[in-house]
Formats: sequence, C-alpha cells, structure tokens
Amino acid sequence: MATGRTHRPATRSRGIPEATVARLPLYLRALTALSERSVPTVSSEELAAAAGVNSAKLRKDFSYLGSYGTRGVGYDVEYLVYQISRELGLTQDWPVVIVGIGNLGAALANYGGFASRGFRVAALIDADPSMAGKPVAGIPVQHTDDLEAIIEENGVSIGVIATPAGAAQQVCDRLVAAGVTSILNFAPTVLSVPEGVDVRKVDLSIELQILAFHEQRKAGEEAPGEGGADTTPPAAPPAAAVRRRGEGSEQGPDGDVPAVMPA
Amino acid sequence: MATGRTHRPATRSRGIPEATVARLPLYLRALTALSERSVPTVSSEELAAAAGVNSAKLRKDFSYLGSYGTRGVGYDVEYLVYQISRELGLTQDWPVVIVGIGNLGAALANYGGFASRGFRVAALIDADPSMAGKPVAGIPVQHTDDLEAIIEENGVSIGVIATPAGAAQQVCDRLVAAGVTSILNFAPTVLSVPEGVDVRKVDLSIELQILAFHEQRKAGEEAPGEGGADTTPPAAPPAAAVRRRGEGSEQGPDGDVPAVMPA
DNA sequence: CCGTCTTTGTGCACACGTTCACAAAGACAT
DNA sequence: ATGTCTTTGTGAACGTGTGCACAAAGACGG
Repeated sequence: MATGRTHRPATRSRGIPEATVARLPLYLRALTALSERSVPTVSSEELAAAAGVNSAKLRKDFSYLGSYGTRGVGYDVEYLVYQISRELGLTQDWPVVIVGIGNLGAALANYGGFASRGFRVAALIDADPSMAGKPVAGIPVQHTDDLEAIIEENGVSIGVIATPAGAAQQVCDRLVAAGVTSILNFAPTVLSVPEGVDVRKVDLSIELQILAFHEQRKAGEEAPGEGGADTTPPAAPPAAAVRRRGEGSEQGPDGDVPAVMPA
Repeated sequence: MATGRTHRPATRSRGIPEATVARLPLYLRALTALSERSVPTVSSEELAAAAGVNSAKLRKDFSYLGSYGTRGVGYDVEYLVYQISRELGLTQDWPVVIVGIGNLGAALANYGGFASRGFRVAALIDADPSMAGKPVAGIPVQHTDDLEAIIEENGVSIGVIATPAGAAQQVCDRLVAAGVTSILNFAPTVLSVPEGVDVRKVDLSIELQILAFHEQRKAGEEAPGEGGADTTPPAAPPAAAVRRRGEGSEQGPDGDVPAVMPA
C-alpha cells in the first residue's frame, strides 16, 4: 500500500527540538502582550512566569535560536518578538482553507486568532451543495468539487479539516494530492499521509478522557475502599490471562488498582 | 504571589506513564471500531496500524495495564475495551460544564463525541444575560451568576472553558473554587491553578504556528538561495547582540533563514 | 503428547527533554 | 578603571519515552 507515515518522526528540524518549537508560540504570545504594554526588556524569570514554564527551560529554548539576550539585563522585547516570529515563519502570509463548515468549522472561521498572526482564511469548503455561496464569517462557502482549484489558485499549503470522521481521510487525500503539506485535523480519526506531510490533531474527546483518567485517580486516592462495582465486566478474558499487574517490580505496598476487577 | 502550578508536573500517576495515558483513548477508539464490526481478537500489529503507532510501543503500553493478551493469538477486543475504559475512568458518568457559549462553546455543546464516552454536558454557562434560557444543543444556557450552584448541584469536577481570553482566568478561579479539579481550556491564555488541579489546553493558534514552522522549513530546503528580505527587521538589538546563530556548529553557509517565500 | 509457529511481554540501548547549578558576560556605580 | 551585582548561556546529571530484538508463552496440527 505504501501509504506512508502517520506520525511525524520528530525530525528535529534543523537543530531546533520539537518541544522547543511547540513552546515558541507561547513565548510569542507573552512577548506580544508585553510589547503592547510598551515594556522594553524582560528577564527570563519574568517571561517564564508569564508563559507558565521554568526559566531555565526558556533560556535553553532561546539558546537554540541564537544569543538574543543581554546578561544582567534580559531580553529586548521587540527584538525577540521579531526573531521568534521569523523563526516560526510568521513574517509571511499563510493562506489556509477550512474544510467542513459545520458547527466547528464555522466557529473556526469566526475565530479571530487566525488573522492576528499571519494566517488568512483563503476559503471555506463544504460538501453540502445547499451551503455553497452562503457567507460564513464574511466568506462565501465553496463546494468540495472545487477543492483542487481553490488550493492551487491560492497557493494554499495549510489545510484545516473539520469534517465528520468518516470524510476526513478522503478530504485529507485530496488536500495532499492538491499540494497541501500541513494539516490540522479536528476530526476524530487517525489520518494517513505520505512522507513529508505534517499532521497535527486536536481531539476534544481524547483530552477529556485524559482528564478523566487523572480525575479518577484523584478520587481513588482520597476515598479508598469503596468496593462498589462499576459496570458489568465483559464476557471473560480469552483464556487464562487474569493474573498479574505489577509482576513484583516497583509499586511498593500492594499491586492492585483502587478497586478493580469485581468478578 | 503563590499562585500555584501552571503545568502538570507529569506526575507519572501510579506507574502509568503520561505518554501511555495519552495514547489509551486512541487505542480505545480503534478497538471500539473493531468491536462494532464484531472482530473478536486483534494482534498488536493490526491494532497499532489502526491507531497509527508502533506495535512495540502499543505492547509496552498495554503491559502497564497488565497482561491482557494471549501469545500466538492477540488481544480479545471486548475485554480490552473494558479494561481500557475502566483504566480511563469511563465506566462512570462525568458531568461536564461548558463556560462561554459563543461560536466555539456552541460547537462543543453540539459535538456528539461527548455523550459517547461517559461524558455528559450537565450545563452551559455564559456571562451574557440575553443568552440565559436560550437552548443550545437542547440545553438551556444559564448565567454565570449561578456557576457555583450549578457545579455543586451536579457534582461537576470537569470544566471546559470556551470564553474569550480575558475572562478565562477569572472563570477558571471560580470553577476551581467551586470544586472543579480538571479543566479543558480553549482560551488562548496560560491558566494559573493551584496544585492538584489539572489543566489541558487546546489552542488553534499554537497548532497553526507549529505547522507554519515546519512548512517554512520545507519551503526553505527545497528552494535555497533566494536572498530576499522578508519584513523590516525591528529597530536594533539592545546592544551588541547581533551576532551568532549557530556558533560555528552545523548550518553550513550563512546564518539567516532558509529564504522565505517571495510573494 | 510433542513439535512447530505465531505473537506477546520485556530487557536493553539509545534519543529526547528537563532541571540544576555555575562560570562568564556585561551593566552600572564609584 | 575597577569592582560589584544581575542575569544569561550552557555543561552535566537525570528522568522519560521509544524502538529493537528476542526469549518464552501458548495455540494448534498431527
């Protein structure tokens, strides 16, 4: 099939660690706020606090970009805003298409955060013919049939998928075939893309499930005991796999979950 | 100011690595699909492909939960669905409130993925009095004044913030004070919360900026040369900090950006 | 009951990310 | 000029995450 990679292989693009890249927008936001208040310089300590990170981490992050600070003083806010913007590629214009103009797609189209930083909604695309022409956020919705033409005409390289899960892969394939090389996916599916195409996903459901995990843990630690059964355990495990759980490694006292396996 | 932690300290909750927890929902989704197709068992290889991860990683992830597979056969789909659901705390009901019923809040309220997995939208809350009583996704919007009462009455421990950035911290503080211990933040701000409260953020703007970074890199690698200036460089750096950029390490020729998009 | 064949579970090595702690750079006062 | 004081930039130690590769578990056929 040769479908290609699904996850970016953490390319460590040209020396700047992925983790650092992911934090740059955070710093940029904090710096922009300072800039608007006409604050001339800021120390790593202050900026780190504003961005919600450790100051050593922030300094190391900046060190990957070059040495833009002045010892004993801190960082020049304006200069740093510029350097980070440039590094992130925000000094240029990025036309973006949003595919799938349902509730979410419309919300995204209306989101102000787009234009603020070099991103421009070039087109809204939906498969529903009855939506064609209707303006959403001041932009007329176009039909999926014209997807390829729209991508090409506008030189779009970033696509946002806000379709139902079932349509996502197909839309993705068409976007990629038309020349899109970066995709932000809001549909709850794993997208398969060829090498060289970046996919980032935003998944409400996954985030909530992660929160639920931690929430359950908190509850379990506070109120132990509580042998109440939750739901019916499913059938039975295949054969004889109902043992073990820590295999005598770490896990000090016991080796059981807060209140597991009823039957 | 003693405001408290901003980022979860990667607590390694009871032996299950954060990275694993973040993947469990992915596995669960793939397994649910298999279950609906009445597939009885699945190998780590197949399931890994469906979830878009490496099979060794998947096996290691499952090993943290216990030994639920059968060698030579694979994993029992139904059983595994149950085990993961239980581990994630999805066998119980999680009432959730959404604060800020604008475009995004409404889209979230309408999102079907909520109910599907143990999450129930217990209430919609907005600060705009004219919205009060209006039904969104079949649920009447309530006013912010009643936030505390709503949290308490429904035993809500998970809150979703979809307000403008300016209101987010204040809403967050009220949620936490009322007993919420997990927050999913869609507002583009760094939230400050006391210890023991989990915050996860979803930030469209940050995701796009990360994509733009990689996109710029790709463009720069394909079309080198191109000494075109991008935008006006800001004033001048503070003092004498206009040197270096790789400090004679990698980065062969020059030390400037690959060469940005002409126009 | 034994041999073969598939697939799990995991030890190990490596890559990546985070944090500490401190030398060196520079501002600023005297 | 020289000294002091602040704050950066980074070496080094540590922790977390990933992936290979393989022994052992068990299914299944004869």
